[in-house]
Parts: sequence; C-alpha cells; structure tokens
Amino acid sequence: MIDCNNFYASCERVFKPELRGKPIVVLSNNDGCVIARSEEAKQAGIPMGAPAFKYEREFEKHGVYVLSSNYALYGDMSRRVFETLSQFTDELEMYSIDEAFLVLTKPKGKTWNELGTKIRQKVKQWTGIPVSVGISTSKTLAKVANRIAKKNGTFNGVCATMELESLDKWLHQVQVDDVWGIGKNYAELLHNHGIDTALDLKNAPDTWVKKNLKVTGLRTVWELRGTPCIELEDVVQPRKGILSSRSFGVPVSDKEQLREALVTYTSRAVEKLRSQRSAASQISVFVKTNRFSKTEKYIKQNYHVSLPEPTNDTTTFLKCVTLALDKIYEQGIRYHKAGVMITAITEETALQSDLFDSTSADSKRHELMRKLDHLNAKLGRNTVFFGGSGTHAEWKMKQEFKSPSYTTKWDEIPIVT
DNA sequence: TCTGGGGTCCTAGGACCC
DNA sequence: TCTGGGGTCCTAGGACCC
Repeated sequence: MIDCNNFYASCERVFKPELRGKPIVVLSNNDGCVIARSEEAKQAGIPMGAPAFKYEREFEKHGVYVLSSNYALYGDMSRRVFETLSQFTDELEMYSIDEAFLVLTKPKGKTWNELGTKIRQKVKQWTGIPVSVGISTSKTLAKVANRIAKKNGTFNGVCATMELESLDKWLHQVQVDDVWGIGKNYAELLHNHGIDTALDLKNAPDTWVKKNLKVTGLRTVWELRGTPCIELEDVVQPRKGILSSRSFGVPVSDKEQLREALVTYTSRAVEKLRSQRSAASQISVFVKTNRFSKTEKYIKQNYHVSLPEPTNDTTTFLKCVTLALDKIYEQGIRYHKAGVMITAITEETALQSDLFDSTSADSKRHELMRKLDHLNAKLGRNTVFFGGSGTHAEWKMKQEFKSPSYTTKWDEIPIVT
C-alpha cells in the first residue's frame, strides 16, 4: 500500500519550492474547511475539517499558507504517481487519488524493505511527491504497516510486517480507531467493550464481531490476522451512481440562477456518465438551505425522475431537471447548495437500437453529444456548453487562493527564465 | 458573513410471489 | 379453537472510505 504524504500540500510544493518546510493548508471547495495539511500545519494544531473562517487568526499566528483546492493539479499529479508505480507491478489498484495497492514480488537477494525504499525513491524522483510504503499479506495489514511507517521516523517511510520482529507489539500501539474499516461508530462500540487496539480487535471472537460489526467487520478482523479477504480491484469499475453538486459562493434565491447551476451540474454528471460508456434512467435533483444557519430553518428538497429507458443524452436529463425544479422551487428561500444524482446506470450498449438508424432523432442527438465531448476534450472544458448554464454564474463557488493548473493548461505552465 | 464533494457495501423490513 | 414455509426484489438507512 503506497500512500502519498499530505498529498494536496505536497502537490502545491512541487511547483512552489518556497513552501517547503512551511505550514500549508488546502481548503475544500468554496474555501469552506481544511481538507489537507502539511506536517507543519498539523504541528501548529490546525485540525482536519476546521472551518476556515474560524481559523483565520490561527493561520495568521502560525504563518500558514492557505490555498483553495486545485483538483486539476492533484488529479494530474496522481496520474503521474500511478504511472510511476505501474513500473513495479502488473497488478495495481488505484484506491483513491493518493493511494494505491500493489501486488509485489520480492526480488531475489533483496529484502522487502529494500524494494519499498526503491519504490519510494523512484516516485519522489519522478514526480516530486513523498510517499509511505506499507507491505504485508493483506490489504488491512498493509494499511497498518503504512501507518507505522508514516508515524515512526525510524522506518524512513517503509514498513514490511514480515520483517518486523513482533507484529503484535506494533498492533498493540495502533488504536482501533485507526484501523481501515473501523469508523467513528464502530470504534466507540469497540471501546465500550474493552477493545481498544488493533491487537485487541485481532483477538476478538468471530461470533461477537459478526454480530456487532457485521460481515465487513469480520473481514477486517481476519485481515488483521493475515488472511486476505478483500480482493485487489485492479480493473476500474464503472460508477453505480454519479453525483454532481456544489455549495454556492453566495445564497441563491432566484429561480433562473438556481436553474443555471443545476444545468451546469447536470451537464457535468452526464458527461461523466458518457465518459465511462454508460447510460442511465434515473435522476434526482436536490436543493438545500444552509444547515448551519441559526436564523433560517434548514430545508432539504429532493425530486426524483425516472425515464422510460436509459439514455446518456444531456438534453433529456435537462428536461427532467427543469421539471424537478418547478416542483421543488419555492420563492423567498435562500438556497445554499444544489445538485443532481444519476442512478440506475447501465452499459451504453444497452441503449435502444434506434441509434443505429442514423436518421432518427435519438441517433442525431447521440452524435451531437459525441462531438461536444470531443471538442471539450480537445480544446478544454466548457469550450462548448449548454446555454442554460448561463455565462455570468453569480452563484459560482469561492476559490480565492487557487494555484495555477501548472500541468494541465497551456497558458498556466510554469516558465523558466 | 464564512462549515466539501464525492463514492461503496450491508442489513432490515416491507411488499410481493407460489 | 386451530392458520406454513419457502422465496425474490426493492428501499431506506446506516456503516464505512477518500
């Protein structure tokens, strides 16, 4: 298991060397809360998820560099890391934007540790991103090993459980909360039963675990014992649901503005649907007010539309969205967030055979979508877009501190002089 | 004033079938 | 008075992940 250290902060540092050794935080969309911190920011006591506006003074006090998130950059850097890792194996799972599982074979005459160190150095050299390496016999144990490597300086970023003197001794030092698959609720339940460490969990009776933590929890326990129960998923599966939503930079009350936002989100969602060669027959539209507001009631509205057959034509979904908006919109409400969720996803090949009759309306629209995707892929996102998205976007999310798209936009590529 | 945006899987319970 | 024993499918909600 390879995990990039403080990934978003590290990406920013690659192109701004002056940020090395400095505290950095990266904010969520809309510059809402802290979603990534450099080691120095962690040291300064900035918690994960901290609302930025509440921490402005802390940022100033510790000289923290604050950045908006730049997913174009992180996505591209992630791709480079995976590409580098793929040199070491044919079996690689891209688990998240900054983590990968690899099936490794120990080279003759070398230790696991040496292999891990080589991987670590290669990624650093080729991408500029520091990573930690955890090697073991199950995914969950590899995760634990990775954590041990990251938390204990003496490991130099690499830990192979097979080369530890006593794994149990280390498992005893890992809180059950930090085990992959154990979240807040299960951790509390476990603590209430005197199961506090990864070692305690490893030794818990199967029947109790199955009853209280269900089958997924039992898998975790077996994995801690070194029996793999969670397979490597090296083939990227198409999404079963596609969600596109955003909080607004400012509250939106105007119906036309709300529609613009929803048209924009729907276009994105259906584009994603097409890019994975799928079609779908259901869409849900939702709007929400600010759930933190002390003066206004929290309102959530959801409207679901089912289509008679799957499609991946944006205009069809846009009609559903207009219909939904008419149902749920209420005048005088300050909406804070809106989005669409596409479900009932099938393979594109399941589309009605009408498409093969090139004179049919469906077929023409299908061709239009293909051209649209092609233009946007070649010339940049939003080169061609739906008029309903509007052109002024007063509701657009806040991004006050975004770094350039160094690696994905021609006019933002760094210039060496 | 200002608090993100994606995903997955499992289970229980209800509706329905014979 | 006494009222079986199998199934399937769908949905909502809850757990988890990054």
